[in-house]
Amino acid sequence: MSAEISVTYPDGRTVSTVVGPTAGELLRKWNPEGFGPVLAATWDGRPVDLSFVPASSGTLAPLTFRERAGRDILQHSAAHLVAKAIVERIPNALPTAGPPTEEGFYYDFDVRPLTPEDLDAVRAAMDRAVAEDLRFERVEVDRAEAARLAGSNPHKLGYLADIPPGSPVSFYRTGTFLDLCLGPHVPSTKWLAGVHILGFSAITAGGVKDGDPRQRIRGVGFPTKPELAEFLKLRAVAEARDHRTLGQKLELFSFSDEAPGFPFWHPNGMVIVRELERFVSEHYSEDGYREIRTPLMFAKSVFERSGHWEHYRQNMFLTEADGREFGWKPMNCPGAMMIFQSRARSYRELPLRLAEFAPLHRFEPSGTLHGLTRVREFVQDDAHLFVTEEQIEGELVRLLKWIDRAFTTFRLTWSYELSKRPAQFLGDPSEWDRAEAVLEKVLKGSGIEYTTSPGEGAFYAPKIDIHVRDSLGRPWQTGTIQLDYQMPARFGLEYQGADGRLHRPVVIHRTILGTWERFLGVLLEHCDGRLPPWLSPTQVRILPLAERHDAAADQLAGRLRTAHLRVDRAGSDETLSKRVRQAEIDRIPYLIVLGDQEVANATVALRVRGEKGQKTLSESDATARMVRAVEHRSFDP
RNA sequence: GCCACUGUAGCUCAGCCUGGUAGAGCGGCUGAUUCGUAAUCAGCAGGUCGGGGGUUCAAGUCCCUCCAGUGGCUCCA
Repeated sequence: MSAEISVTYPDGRTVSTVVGPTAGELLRKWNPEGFGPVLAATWDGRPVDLSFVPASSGTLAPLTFRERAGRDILQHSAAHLVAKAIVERIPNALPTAGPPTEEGFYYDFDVRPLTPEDLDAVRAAMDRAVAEDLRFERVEVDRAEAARLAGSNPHKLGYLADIPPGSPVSFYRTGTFLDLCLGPHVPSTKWLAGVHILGFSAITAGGVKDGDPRQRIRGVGFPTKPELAEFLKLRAVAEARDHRTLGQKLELFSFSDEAPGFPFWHPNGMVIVRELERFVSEHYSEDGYREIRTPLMFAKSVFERSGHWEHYRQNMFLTEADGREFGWKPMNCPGAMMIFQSRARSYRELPLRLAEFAPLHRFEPSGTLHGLTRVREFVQDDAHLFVTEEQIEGELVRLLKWIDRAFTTFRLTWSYELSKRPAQFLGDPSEWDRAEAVLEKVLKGSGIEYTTSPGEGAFYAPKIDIHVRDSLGRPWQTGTIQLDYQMPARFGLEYQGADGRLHRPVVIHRTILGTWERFLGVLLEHCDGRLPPWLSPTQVRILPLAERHDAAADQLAGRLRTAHLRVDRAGSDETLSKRVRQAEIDRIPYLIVLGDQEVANATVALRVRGEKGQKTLSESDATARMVRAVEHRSFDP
């Protein structure tokens, strides 16, 4: 009965013990001081409950919130608590699945549409359950018993059928609530005091378009209430940074009911767009790009040739003229192909880098529109590189360098994703394999970390996508680099090689910042509207202390404009404090106060955004400082 | 596009549950104040309550519908 086993701990210590103590008891004995809240354990690397009783020799380690597996266990236990609460309120609700996610957890239910009142009731029921400190009790049963327990829930019976024969079937009991579940779980509901319901929404089963309707409750869990409070605080701060709010406050852009998804760029916003365009254009001149402009719409035949008609039409705005069908271009590639094709080309012209800043139109489903980050009309920093097979790698390496420089300028962090051949694709799989291999080789050769997404490529090419995150941590795709063998073939592109024969170029489609719209949306949230001086619509605001300083302020404004700074001048009939406050709210990088002292000494009192107080310096020193920050495109003023 | 929720002054919101024909703060305008680094005082203007339809003696308020927005789902730069 009292068989001896040996237990090995993470620090390498091994102890002998009789069979009987639980994982939790063994861990306490090993490290009585504890390591903060232990949620569960791993036994031979496999997650188990703290109530698990080791019956043979093995290794035992604690799982805390710091480990992803531990964190997931807490989230999943929280999901059980939500299910318990829902079933208590709506007895005929059928729980389906409730996994942990990147952010927290959710649980999907087959149930009538939920209401905000339901959510209040769920929150209250969860608080009660936490106060009652109910155990998560593991119940292992045989198949027949499992089928009986899952009983009235066809979804659970479905999951049961998916469990391989011979594998143990377990349920977890929390109070009166019983759920089919692999586990493990936290020991009891006391561990779930830091759980918060984020919201609910309707979804469709399996995430597919025509799936059965389900109700999803989303939440997030932390080991303690203070940690939850910290999370909620950060979240509130992030929400206050929403680019849609900032765009309105700073008068950058707006939208109208009568043009859903189409941004209106106000004067302040337009300054930023033009500066971004100038930033990119300067790089283009340095890096051998030529700029083009091609039609905003084409006859259907062009899109039939490019493949858009077959693969992208549902995302295009269509129109009709002269009895012919036209489409608004969703991408610039067809126009670029047609310019390449317009005359015979020599290998001496390659790589031919054609850039285009043209408005593109995509018919995005209404439910997907979101501020500036998902719109129906936008402009990309787009270019098409026509290259020989040998030039591909060199061009890609140049692009990766530009990405580094560009995103560093904005102090953004970004990540790479390699997207491979989708289900619907043009051309020959072997060409896709070749293109994918080249992209992979360049990424690896540059020592870049990236994720791989099979099936996520564009219909005409595999791609390297660039993602940045917004203030709520939601990732957004900005740039994309696509290696395309299809479009040149479909447009019959050719150049004459040194060998005198005709060859087909390869096309690299690339946009780096992505679209001005999405990029600016993310950037605004990133910096809370405190744009670097070179992008600020107003770079300097002059505050005359009193009316008698108005004339001097106007003259200074004129001189600063001559130095190519964007300047405005506040009126003098409000208090200085109020005008300084307004300038801070307007996120103006530089404030200059002019009073008797400054006028008398030809100095200015310069207040720099983000710095406390102000300093008095000569007008020329102040001007030089501001001009330098703007010209160097410094991130901070 | 799907589901739920929301739509009141330029902005943020109260009023809606329990129908009796609109309210605050900020902003704007006017006047006073001329001030030394995050909100000076007073007055005035501003809304056919998202559009349409219905119920009712009476609709911002209740019902239907369309549009838009928000949160998710799917999709995507």
